[in-house]
Amino acid sequence: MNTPSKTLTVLADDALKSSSAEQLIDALRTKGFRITKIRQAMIEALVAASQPVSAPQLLEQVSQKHPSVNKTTIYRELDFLADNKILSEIDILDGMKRYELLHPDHHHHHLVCTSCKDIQCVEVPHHDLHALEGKIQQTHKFTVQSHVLEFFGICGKCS
Amino acid sequence: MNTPSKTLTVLADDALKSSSAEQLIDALRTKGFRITKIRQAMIEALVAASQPVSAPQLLEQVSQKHPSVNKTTIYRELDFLADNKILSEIDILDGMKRYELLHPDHHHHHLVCTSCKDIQCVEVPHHDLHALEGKIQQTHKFTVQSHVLEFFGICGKCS
DNA sequence: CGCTACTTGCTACTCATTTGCAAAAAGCAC
DNA sequence: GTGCTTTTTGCAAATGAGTAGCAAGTAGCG
Repeated sequence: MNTPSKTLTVLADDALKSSSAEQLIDALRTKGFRITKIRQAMIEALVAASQPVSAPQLLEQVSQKHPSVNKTTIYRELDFLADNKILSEIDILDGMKRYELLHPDHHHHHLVCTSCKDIQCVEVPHHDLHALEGKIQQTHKFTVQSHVLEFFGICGKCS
Repeated sequence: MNTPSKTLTVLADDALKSSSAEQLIDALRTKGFRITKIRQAMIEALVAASQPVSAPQLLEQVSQKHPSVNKTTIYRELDFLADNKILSEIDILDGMKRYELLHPDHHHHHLVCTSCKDIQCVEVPHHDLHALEGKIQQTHKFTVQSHVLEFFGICGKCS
């Protein structure tokens, strides 16, 4: 049995992460996609990541287990995973995209430390932004599809 | 006389723009910086721009009057103008930065049309975001210095 | 095992942005 | 104007993220 409901709160982090990788892989298999070593390694790396990661970072990560991976593969796989709603792209204005697992039920934003480049997640009350988007829709004849909201500053460790 | 107060509301846009370029240049001169042809042309191009512009766009613009400008100069000058709080960078997620004049008294955000790439400005009530940043400051031990908020969607012309 | 379609590696390329250095020119003093 | 000093500029070459085309590899199916 893979869902020990009694100990769920205790297992917390690790349990969520490891099962998450399996779940994601199963979901892809069900959709008819092949589960290759690299696809698996990438999903595991993303699940294990404590922060959004860039393509070069992922390349290095995956290279440790699969020394022959090519960067092209990494980029293609990132596109593939984004297409399949497994991850989302974020931009912290340093010249390259980062990727993190997409939690379908929970849209969040980030606190980017401009000193150490550490990225924390932060939840912003939905209704605030929704109300704003509604206003914009009316005032500007513009249909909002998505938004980017990131905060930059100094984290606790650096201050 | 350059400030015909009686007709100000009529002259509106153009008057504001042309005087703005002179003001910016004077400010730089006062600070002891040299006013070169290219610096001047870049400021004029930025003042004339109706939307945030990219470095390659500016290069083309400035090239029309100064065919020998080098892209390196454009980038260096953009850095210089940003350092001197004359312009700000924005990011519309298409792989390169854009620049627009910084209005010190008026912080705004953008509506980016994902279809035609047109960029509109939009003012977001300050207090909403300020309140949010205050909360974040307390909850996350994080000192917010700036934020990025951009909306993506479909503009009136494209819908 | 063998087939086929999906994946991967490789090489070469695009393109924004940066670096180092030598030549040009703004602004100041005379 | 003539020099002089320092800031700017041009040039050539490099960096680094991301992409394209094509041939070789392999997961998953029967």
